[in-house]
Amino acid sequence: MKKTEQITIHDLARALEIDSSTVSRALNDSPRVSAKTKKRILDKANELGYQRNSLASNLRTNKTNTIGVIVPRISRNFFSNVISGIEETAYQAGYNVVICQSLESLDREKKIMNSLLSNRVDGILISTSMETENMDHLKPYLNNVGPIVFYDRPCDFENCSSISINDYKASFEATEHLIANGCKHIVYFSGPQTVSLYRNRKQGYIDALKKHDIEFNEAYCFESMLSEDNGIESAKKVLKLPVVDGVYSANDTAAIGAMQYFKSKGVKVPDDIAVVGFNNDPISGVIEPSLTTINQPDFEMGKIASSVLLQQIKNKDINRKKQSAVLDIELIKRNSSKKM
Amino acid sequence: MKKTEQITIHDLARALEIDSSTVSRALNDSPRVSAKTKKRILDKANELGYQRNSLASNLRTNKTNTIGVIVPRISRNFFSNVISGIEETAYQAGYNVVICQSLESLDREKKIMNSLLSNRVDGILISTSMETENMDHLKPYLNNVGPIVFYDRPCDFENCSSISINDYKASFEATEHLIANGCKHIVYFSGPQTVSLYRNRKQGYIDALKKHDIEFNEAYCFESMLSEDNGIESAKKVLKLPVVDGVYSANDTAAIGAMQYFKSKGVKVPDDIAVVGFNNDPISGVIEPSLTTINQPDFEMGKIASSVLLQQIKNKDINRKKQSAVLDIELIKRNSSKKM
DNA sequence: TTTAAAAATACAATCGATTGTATTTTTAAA
DNA sequence: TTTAAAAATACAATCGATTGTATTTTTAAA
Repeated sequence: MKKTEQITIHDLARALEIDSSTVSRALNDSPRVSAKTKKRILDKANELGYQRNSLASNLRTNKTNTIGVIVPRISRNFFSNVISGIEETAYQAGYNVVICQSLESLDREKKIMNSLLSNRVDGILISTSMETENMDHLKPYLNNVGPIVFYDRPCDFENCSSISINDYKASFEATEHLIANGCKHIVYFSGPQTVSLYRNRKQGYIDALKKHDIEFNEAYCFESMLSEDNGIESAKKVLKLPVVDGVYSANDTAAIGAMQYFKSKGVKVPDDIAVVGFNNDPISGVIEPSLTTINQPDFEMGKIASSVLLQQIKNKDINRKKQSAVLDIELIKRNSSKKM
Repeated sequence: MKKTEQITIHDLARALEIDSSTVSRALNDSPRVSAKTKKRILDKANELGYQRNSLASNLRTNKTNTIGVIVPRISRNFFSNVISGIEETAYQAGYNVVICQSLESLDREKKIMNSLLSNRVDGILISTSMETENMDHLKPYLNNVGPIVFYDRPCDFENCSSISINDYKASFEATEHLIANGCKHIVYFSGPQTVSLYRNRKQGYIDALKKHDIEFNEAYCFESMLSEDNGIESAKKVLKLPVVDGVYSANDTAAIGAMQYFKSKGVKVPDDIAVVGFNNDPISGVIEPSLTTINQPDFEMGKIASSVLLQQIKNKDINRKKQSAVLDIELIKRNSSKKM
């Protein structure tokens, strides 16, 4: 195996004694080249093993046909489904997708933004990290290159669109469901309040309590990154509180950590403590008792976010309009919240 | 927000009345530029909001500082851990990582190869799709651009390295474990035999049976893509067989589908049928009974694959030597295989 | 102060495509 | 057959960097 010299359009042009501009047009199937010449060029390209160099093309056209996706963590089921939706729409439109994970780190998010900027991707879809408080690091890209659309974790920034669910309402429903099942002392596992999504979920919880005349108690809210270990930690704290008959967690991962801990301590779910999660991870249907949770239209969210972004890329209006969308969720009632 | 004109090194050069080559060298911190000039240039770059264009740079240097990773499915825990390992090593070495999922489709794998080739990534890490039977679609990249390293699903192709586990041995151990727990009629859930990894796993199963004087029966092997639904399908077939006291599945996903089905039919795991999976997915520790499985050093596999690839990228030897590695696995004994 | 060596900077070509304009060739109407 | 219009092709500049070589400036030894 030896590394051959790269064949360029100029090599093809020379071999056929025609101009490289004609070769370029032929390879792009331009109507300005005759069918006969196109065939000669294509044949020669195959013969010599020509491989187009997108770097050169992208540089010249100032277009990469690529969108960047920044995701906190690809291993989360919710996010991998969103990505599938994004890819489906993007590939159909002839775009490549570059997936980057921030691992919930602002520092990595900044580095990723930098790399996507210097590589001039045509647009970016982002669900910001839990550490991200302001969006200054998005400005250089937004001002110099292309549109950004937020998904999952919405954000009111410049005139960027957000595709998300109504976290407030979902949270309200989840909490009300626990109350309807007889819970009066509900602990809430919250995500970082830097993220608006988690602020909204918390407010939904608070307002649902309020509606049913249950006093809100900050001591019943545990804020964490919602990992499984965080869930275990929070569960320990729960068992130290005087009376708790319900736990509502802002994601399934932490809910499942807690359930495992409760199980190990002989605390019965749902009879002693009912549990509701968020995200409908596959694991939520397998754990015993099965976990009541909120299902989000993840795949659809990806598709919509992607198509809004592509629209904004095509339509190079300097003043992009917001095209935000709020998708519907569904409360999946399972056994972890069914008292008696 | 208005899209400003892109600032280039030529704009900086003009503004400072120096040559663009000096600007370029300054931005790359070349020793050929005086400290004073460097500072002037950097200040001006900040002032004008200069953003380097990697397309131009990569085109000129014929180097992208990017590696491509082709993964069958990012949502599988095993693969997302491998990716984390890859990213860790690559980022430390100053490389970007482009993640692409084939979704086990050869067609998509080909398209991805094409895109990575035309974008001239410096090297590729690949776990081939279940549909991939021959590697012809890897040749253009290998011949014209850079090295390819296989991970997870090894392959003897040209002089590409493979980083994998000893699937034969792992499978042998898993099967022997079931036998040690009293199983005599073990069904095997296999992946597609197009993939050498699944061929090796099957052989490990067969040889373990042989060693313990259990007759191998092809009718006890169900081949599928090993999705959860495939697991359920296979479980249905298992219950139609005369005597089965053990199931060994080539991945956890299918094993869990089967366990859920057994549960719904009142078949007790492990007492009626013991189950062993493969991959140590998080869900395997949560399901009841907890699932005995094979743990692979996924994160480490990613790190090693990545570092082997980076070495081969640096060392542009035309004749790359194989630097394959076989990593150790661990049988995680849990409750799904503990008879009595 | 002169001058050779070293340091700093400028010149010019280049990476591999694309594209507006100019020129040549072909077509078809007169 | 002539000729204007249409089709096909060629010319030349360009995208934004990098880099080998040439030139200028600075440094320091004589």
